Amino acid sequence: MGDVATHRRDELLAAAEELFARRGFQATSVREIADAMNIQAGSLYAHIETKEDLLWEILTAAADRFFDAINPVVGSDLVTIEKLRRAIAAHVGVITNSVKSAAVYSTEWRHLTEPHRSEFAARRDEYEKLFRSMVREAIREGALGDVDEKFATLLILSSINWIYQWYSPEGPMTPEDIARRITDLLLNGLRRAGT
Amino acid sequence: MGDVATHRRDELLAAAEELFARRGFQATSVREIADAMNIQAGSLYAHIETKEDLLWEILTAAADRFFDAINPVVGSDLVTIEKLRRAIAAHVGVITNSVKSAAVYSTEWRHLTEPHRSEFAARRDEYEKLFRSMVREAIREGALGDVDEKFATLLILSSINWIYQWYSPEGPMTPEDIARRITDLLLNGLRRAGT
DNA sequence: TTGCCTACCTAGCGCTTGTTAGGTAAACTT
DNA sequence: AAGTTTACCTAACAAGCGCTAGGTAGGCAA
Repeated sequence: MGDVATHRRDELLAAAEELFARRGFQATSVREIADAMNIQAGSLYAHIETKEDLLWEILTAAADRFFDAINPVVGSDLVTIEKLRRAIAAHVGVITNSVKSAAVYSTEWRHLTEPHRSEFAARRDEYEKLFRSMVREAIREGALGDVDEKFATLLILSSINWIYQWYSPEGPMTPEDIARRITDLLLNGLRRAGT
Repeated sequence: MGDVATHRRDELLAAAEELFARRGFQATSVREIADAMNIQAGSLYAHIETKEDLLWEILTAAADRFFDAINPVVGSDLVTIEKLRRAIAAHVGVITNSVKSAAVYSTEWRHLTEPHRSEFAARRDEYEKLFRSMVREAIREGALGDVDEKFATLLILSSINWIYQWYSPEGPMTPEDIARRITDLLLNGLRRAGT
């Protein structure tokens, strides 16, 4: 498979991703994906085996980016609270770098069938565990309050995951702004200090 | 339409809601909904005009419950920060009272077609505005810090909306527990006080 | 020049979809 | 008893779905 083929396949994945993010996997037909490529539906099968291949590749590529971003943070020697800050920033960076990818990652995985679905669930759990470990450690060190570690982890992840619903590169905030603000709000709270 | 018909229609909406929450609107066929009712697909049309009717009714019923819960809080004479606390608790109460309904409310609205889709978007915006007003007021009164009101509002709503993804009536936390914890975390932050 | 490969084409195929239309048993009303 | 209504039945219908198979133009290699 040469560069042209790889390029076309990337184009195909990008078209599929955009449509899956906007309409949902099930509501998107292979004919619509082919239309976006200016080819016929039958032609897609020169690049893929099944429609689900597209979803699987989009989801595993997104998962790879999340892990690639967070692993250096987890493996660093930073104090735990700073690790947590950096991990949030890394996650936000991945989301803002590809909002559509993040949207598909959050919402379309349930359309996977076995064995892909279990594999994806295992990866997502693994990723969540990385955050949960940092939270547990930060609680143990006294950097975080006496909060339920699972609850706190879910709060953090759900707060940063909704960013794909509103972030726009054209918006006023940079990804760094967003990461800093959301980390401050999560760690320090919305309340005015001293009240 | 008598009690029996109303009962059957409620049963139909409940079956549809359960399947839409678990599989998604598009991935759920009217045959599957009919199967859940022990009737044939064609029989559904004695109760509904179209498949979308089901989604529309589920979503508008959910929106009604959110507004019914929050309007008394908004119209009360409480200080704003206490209003916000109560509004969050009211929202959490609606979610925990019907997790499936909340799931459909959060994820399936995009399968609505016009004019339902615009109507739904308008209602959701109206609801968000109620929260945003309280946040703006709390910032103005100094109860909340110098945070972006839109950002803070989105943080609050997204944090409480993910509850449908993990809450179970069989779980260890009551809805009141959850509401208190999440409000504390959002207002006071995850960080240990004094650090 | 010939043969091979690739990325597309067309033309389906078998299946599923949402929905409709005519029918009917049972319950209810007159 | 007769007529009406309701909630279901069956049997489609038309459209769209994911995918396959045979074909081909163009590019490339021998």
